[in-house]
Amino acid sequence: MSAEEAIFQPVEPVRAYQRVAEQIEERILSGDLPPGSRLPGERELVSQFAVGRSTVREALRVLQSAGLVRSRPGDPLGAEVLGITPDNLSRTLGRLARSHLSTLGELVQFRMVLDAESNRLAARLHSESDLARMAEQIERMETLSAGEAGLHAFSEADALFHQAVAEASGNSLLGLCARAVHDAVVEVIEEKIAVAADATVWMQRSIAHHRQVLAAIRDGDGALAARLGRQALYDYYADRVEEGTRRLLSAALDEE
Amino acid sequence: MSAEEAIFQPVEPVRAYQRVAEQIEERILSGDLPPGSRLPGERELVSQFAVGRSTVREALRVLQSAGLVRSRPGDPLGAEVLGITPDNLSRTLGRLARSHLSTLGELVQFRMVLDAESNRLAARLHSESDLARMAEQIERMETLSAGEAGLHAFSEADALFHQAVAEASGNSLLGLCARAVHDAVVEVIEEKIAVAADATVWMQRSIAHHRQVLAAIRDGDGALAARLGRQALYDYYADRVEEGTRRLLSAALDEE
DNA sequence: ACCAGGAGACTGGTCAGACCAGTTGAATTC
DNA sequence: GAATTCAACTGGTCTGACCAGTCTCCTGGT
Repeated sequence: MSAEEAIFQPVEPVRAYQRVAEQIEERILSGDLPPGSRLPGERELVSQFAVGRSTVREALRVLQSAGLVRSRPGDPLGAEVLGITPDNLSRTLGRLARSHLSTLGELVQFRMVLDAESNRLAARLHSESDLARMAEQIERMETLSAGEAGLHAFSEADALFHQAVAEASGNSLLGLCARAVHDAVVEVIEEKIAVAADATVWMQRSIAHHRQVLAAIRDGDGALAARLGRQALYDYYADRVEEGTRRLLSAALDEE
Repeated sequence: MSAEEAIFQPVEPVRAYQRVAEQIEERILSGDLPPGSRLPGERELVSQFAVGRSTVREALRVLQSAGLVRSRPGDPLGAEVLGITPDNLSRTLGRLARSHLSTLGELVQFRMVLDAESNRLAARLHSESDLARMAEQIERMETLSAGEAGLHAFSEADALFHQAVAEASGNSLLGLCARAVHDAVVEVIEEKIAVAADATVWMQRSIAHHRQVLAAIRDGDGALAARLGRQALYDYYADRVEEGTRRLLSAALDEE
């Protein structure tokens, strides 16, 4: 044996609230407590776990900050079990982004990779209903750009389009991450996307872009779909990222 | 206006512990409280925030479960501020993976995408020191495979190699996510990687694979590096994922 | 018979005070 | 001077209390 193997693991103290949280989390993740179901009230949990209320509350706080449950004062049904949502992932990524640990350039580069691969896979694996959903979102964008609805609604349709693409790719994780990174980017730059003057032009260009992507996906041309996705992000963000990180975007731009 | 815009936002109650947690988080993320620094003791926070101790503790619990601080009983210096670590991202992704919301196939497919793009970017952007670090890890793998060290140490070197690649790509996020997904995969399948008999063969093959990747990156051949990364994951996992999701891997396999 | 309104029994959010076990560092002892 | 002891902390937990909501159900008026 090259190195003396330690037989015993260092034992670290396990807090009471941790064990409570773990038990509940286990039940949730195992499907025992499906989304929408209710936890017992805090006082009931107190007696079931045989701990103090503060302990139970700290455990619930942990679960709540993990997005697993939600509680509402006065609710006689107890805390509500939530499905796993990407919100928490967004927040985590957002923190990562804020803490200079990753730059805006990195975020955008990451999005370029995710969107491009999402598109590529969607081109290969899409079903008819996927295509229909994408087309539907594009139509919604048109309606919204014609009316005077806010940019916010337009962005929402945009996001839904990308979600449809991600679902078509068969990989919800891709979509979730892309969405989370998108949110993180929005949080980093305040993204007053464009002043009202440019808004119309921008929306038109965006719609045209999405049409191209949809066409490429429909044709099964993954390479084109991927390139389109990358290029759009590059065009939009290239002159907004930090000076030093533009090379990241360029590198992510061309396929080879 | 096509739809009546609501002028007022719905106001949701903000809990006291939330505001406490937000204030502290803000100070940490803004760099005001750098990693390694200490928070005041709980009783001190109680008087600064003018709330009860349970409120302060619930706030600290939230921050702790977000990986921002760590506290130790009896520590007269107060809770320690941690840097942003990818651990939390791993846990979040792990939960996502466990909650049938994403399958093993999706996880592996995601890894294929991340690793491949990581390799491709590294081929384009690497520096000499990056290459040196990768080579170093490969050497370590050789040493470990020769000796009788556990597979665990070998895997660690493997992970460090991938981390070096990710750093070379200039995008720490890619590496972080790849690592998180890797951990999630490990958690899902118990990954008794291979029985001792196969271990040696497997390690040799793994080393050969990493050599190829390193060579491709050194040559700046991004396409090859990407293909190698994808192929290795496919070979390893193709017959371990659920029956229905193998097509995901195949789809992610070929570039076009 | 029906519905509005109110009383009461809950809920979660917060606070105050207490105790315990563990850590620390200075005072004490050898 | 080095080892030991001790007192003053710390965070972790428990208890019991109060508040402001929310729900249920019962009541009283129409």
